[in-house]
Amino acid sequence: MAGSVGDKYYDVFLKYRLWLSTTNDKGILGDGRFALLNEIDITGSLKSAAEKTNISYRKAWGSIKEAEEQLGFKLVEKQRGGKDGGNSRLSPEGKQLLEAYTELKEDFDQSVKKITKKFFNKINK
Amino acid sequence: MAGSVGDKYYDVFLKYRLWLSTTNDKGILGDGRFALLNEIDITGSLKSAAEKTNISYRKAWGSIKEAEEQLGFKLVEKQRGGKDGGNSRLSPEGKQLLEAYTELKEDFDQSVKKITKKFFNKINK
DNA sequence: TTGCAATATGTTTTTTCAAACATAACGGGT
DNA sequence: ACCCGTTATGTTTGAAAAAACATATTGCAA
Repeated sequence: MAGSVGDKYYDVFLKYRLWLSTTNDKGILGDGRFALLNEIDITGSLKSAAEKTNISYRKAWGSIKEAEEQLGFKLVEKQRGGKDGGNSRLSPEGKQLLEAYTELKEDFDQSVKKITKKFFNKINK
Repeated sequence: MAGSVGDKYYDVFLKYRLWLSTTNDKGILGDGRFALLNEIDITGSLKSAAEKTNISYRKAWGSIKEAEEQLGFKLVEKQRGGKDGGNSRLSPEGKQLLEAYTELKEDFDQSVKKITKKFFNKINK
């Protein structure tokens, strides 16, 4: 989206980030973990989810672990060994959190869209 | 703010950041530069503004410069030398951008407040 | 009982980004 | 001509985050 200030013209976008955080400012769920949980839900595998979201398995695993430690409950139920080597799926709480966050994001996007419109109308004289 | 997912209880906050960015993803104006510009407007000095916002002069100066390079116009008109050593004040465009962003922030905060309320109502069943 | 694929973790290296440090230039006032 | 406070900028150091690397463990199935 483009805008102008006075007679000066430029290309700018309104961007935002949103995330859930603990009292002590440790991130719980933002875009990164959201994508990860989402893919786990779809693929049933932490490894696949990591690949899909373009992060290393090591990072994905650590990321989930961190969040769980902060929350005090499991987001993902994982099993290792077995015919497929193992698998991962969202815990009920993980699933609910994912869903709640999904809606939250939608609400946010909608609001931002409105505000953006208003903002650029204003800025463009 | 507290919430629960299923029967699991935890303390979480909804956090967010908002900023203006160019097409190539270079930040133009977020909370940091906003505070800086604001203080420049008040104090008439980049040095004072840096102190007030708790960043080094070096950083403040570089931050303004970066934004200006991206935008292609000056946000701050600066003079050096003279009886007071020099001074800085917002350009007309800088002033207008500051004002527009102020309103933007207000709108955004308002929306977030509503969304937050809804979110935590939902999460707490 | 061996192989396989995925989960589980510790360790090391690289990258990135911020903070600190150092120094120059400017121009009015004394 | 020099002093002072502020703007202007290059350089170096340090710390934190991310990526890369290395290995172990598990349990089904052949």
